[in-house]
Amino acid sequence: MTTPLAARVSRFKQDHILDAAVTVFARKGFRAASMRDVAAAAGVAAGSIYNHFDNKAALLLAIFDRLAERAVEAAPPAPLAGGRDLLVEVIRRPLVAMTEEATELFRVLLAEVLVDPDLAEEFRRRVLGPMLEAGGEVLAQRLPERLRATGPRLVSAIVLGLLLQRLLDRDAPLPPAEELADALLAGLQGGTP
Amino acid sequence: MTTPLAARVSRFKQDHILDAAVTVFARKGFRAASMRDVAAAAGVAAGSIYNHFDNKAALLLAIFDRLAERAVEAAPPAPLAGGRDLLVEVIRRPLVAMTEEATELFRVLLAEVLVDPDLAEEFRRRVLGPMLEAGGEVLAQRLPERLRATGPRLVSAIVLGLLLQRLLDRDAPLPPAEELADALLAGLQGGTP
Amino acid sequence: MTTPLAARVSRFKQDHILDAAVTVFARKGFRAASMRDVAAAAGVAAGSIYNHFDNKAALLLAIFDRLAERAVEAAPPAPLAGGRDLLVEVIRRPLVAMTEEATELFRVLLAEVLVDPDLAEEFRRRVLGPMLEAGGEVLAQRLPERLRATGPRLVSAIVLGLLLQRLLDRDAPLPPAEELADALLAGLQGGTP
Amino acid sequence: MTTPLAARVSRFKQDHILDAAVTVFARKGFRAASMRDVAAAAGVAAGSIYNHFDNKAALLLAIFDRLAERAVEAAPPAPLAGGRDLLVEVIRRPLVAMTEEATELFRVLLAEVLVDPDLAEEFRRRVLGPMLEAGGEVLAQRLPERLRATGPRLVSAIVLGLLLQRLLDRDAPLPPAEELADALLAGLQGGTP
DNA sequence: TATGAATGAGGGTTCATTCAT
DNA sequence: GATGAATGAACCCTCATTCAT
Repeated sequence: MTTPLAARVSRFKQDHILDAAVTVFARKGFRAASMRDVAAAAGVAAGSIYNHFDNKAALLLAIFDRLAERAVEAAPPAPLAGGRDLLVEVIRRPLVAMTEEATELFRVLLAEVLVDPDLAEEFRRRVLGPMLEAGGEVLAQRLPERLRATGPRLVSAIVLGLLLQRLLDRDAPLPPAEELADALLAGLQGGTP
Repeated sequence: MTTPLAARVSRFKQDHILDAAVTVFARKGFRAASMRDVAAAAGVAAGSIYNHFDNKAALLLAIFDRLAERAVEAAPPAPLAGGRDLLVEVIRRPLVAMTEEATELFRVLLAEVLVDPDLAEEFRRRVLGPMLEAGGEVLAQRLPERLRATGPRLVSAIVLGLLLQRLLDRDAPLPPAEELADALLAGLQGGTP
Repeated sequence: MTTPLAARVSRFKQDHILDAAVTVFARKGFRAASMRDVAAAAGVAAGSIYNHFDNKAALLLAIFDRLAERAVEAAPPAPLAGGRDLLVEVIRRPLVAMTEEATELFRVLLAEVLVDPDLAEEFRRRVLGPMLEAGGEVLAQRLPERLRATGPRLVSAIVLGLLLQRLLDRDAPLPPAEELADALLAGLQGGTP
Repeated sequence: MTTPLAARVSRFKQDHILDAAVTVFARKGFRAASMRDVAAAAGVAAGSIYNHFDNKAALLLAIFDRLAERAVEAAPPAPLAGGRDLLVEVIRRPLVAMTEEATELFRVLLAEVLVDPDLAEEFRRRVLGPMLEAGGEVLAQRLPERLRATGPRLVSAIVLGLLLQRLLDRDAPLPPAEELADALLAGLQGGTP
């Protein structure tokens, strides 16, 4: 079932524009970037974008979709080791998946999403969910029934928090996941009466 | 020659405008809200804001300070118990300090800060620092030398992450801090080989 | 891919807007005239001007160029006669080149230029130079070595002064250049002991 | 006939504000300077200026008056020498009377006056007339009947032109008046067939 | 489908002037 | 008289979007 040529070309151009949008948004932020900026980066005329996307917001939604796609593609093989290694992996994986540009993109999407509830819903469903839940589920299975609902939230909180720290202070590199896991284990166990 | 009375009145009006700014920014976001919006909400002419604040960004900075102030005010007396109770408290405190309004404010500031590196620096220094560091220090002291630097970052990551979760899903209330602490302890201890 | 036709149309519209700017600036002055005024005079939306000119100052610079162009175009063939006729011609030429509109334009540019040093530099280079220097050079060649540097400045001072007189008193027409030349010759020669 | 004290104080403050206005206008230009700037320079509140002057334009008119006053005060003893010395003096006097600040003030007034015909009338009558006409009259008397009307205009044109040159190029110092006079005499006489 | 000029509402900010204190 | 906050119109400019070519 071959797509007609025209349709394929169109899809290709869409992707090209979206690439440009990602780059531009990551660099300047969504609000601050103008459609002209995007058009320039894509090497097309300003008006041409509207042949492929309804409006500026549609670019954002399309980026969500792409991100979701990529997240699924990049889904790493489930690590099933237990104990410390599991923890290390659950923390490390979402973080290393974030390339430089992906991080900047994440920053920008997050900034936009915080301020637009409808967008936030999409974001949780399409981007955050796939990115975080896997690790949480794994951890949850080790918890007693009563705490099983809390586990995923806890893990995603840790990962989200680490991401956010990096976003707020570009220069402060993440501590290695091993150290984090060790601190978690040591600190908390030691804390038990 | 400003009389003390006039000074107090002026301070009062500044606060009034800042209240309006908080409301408007929380509702529409910083970028999307116009100075005219703020003026209208304050019941004041557009130009009048500039009698009290240098520019739009100055409103944001003033809000930083107010948030930091409130956070300190609302900070409950430091609990010095050990073990699980300490963990519970370290997690809970920054979260309960966030009233409904403070949360909305935090959302908006965060959105703006993510996208403006200079602002981010101020934000870390004035708001995040006071809000998070205390808990981290307490925890850090329980860790072995090697991990002491990592402790504060870990705790602030957890708290930040929980906050962010709430910001991204207004309706999903936080799990009680006890449950989080228990999950942490149980999950992680259980995870140890 | 701009077609030659489109380019010509664009150039035409630019000229049209510049015409409007000249009219409006000449009537109200540069500072006092708003971009909206110019747009209205051009029969164009306010924002459209920015499709052709970077900003308000760019309008001014474009007017400089146009004035310089016109001055050169209007420059009559260089007269090489000596004595009184030379003097008459050196004085008369820059003045007759100033049409009614050019004069009003000159007034406005001068007013702006007086107050903006950077603009003044451009003005000297692009407008004043071409307009005045020719005459000065011719005169200078007749002077003894020692005074040769002073000649051009003197001639341009006379012409500038006459222009300024006209600008300050729209109704007082210039005395004919012949009379001026005669007064110069007679008055000064007669003055020699 | 002693002026009541209150009136003298008021006059004094007016003068003080006017001093400030002169300084500020000379430095920033009339349009660019705000009433606040003037108030600040005078060390009074913005509103206070309106107790002494109707509006911003009134400051300008008051400066005209002051300038006229000073011009009369500074009126140098009439030089009655003939020939070259007369010419030198006629050119030199108005120029040396221009101090640094007076020059900047002149620049600003001129810029404003060029663009406002009513102001121009005042300017000619009150400032330019007293400043220039004296020299012109002296020269005119040496001319034959037919050219007597042209003489004053010619002299004032030369002086105005020299002033304008200086205004347009702050760095280019005036050639000495002697050189100018010599160039005039030599160049023109030499030019006669 | 691609173009890019045209649109016009809306942005932040300034400022001469007023007026209650 | 002196003050300085309040006013609100006006400023220059940006930008998402439209549409004739």
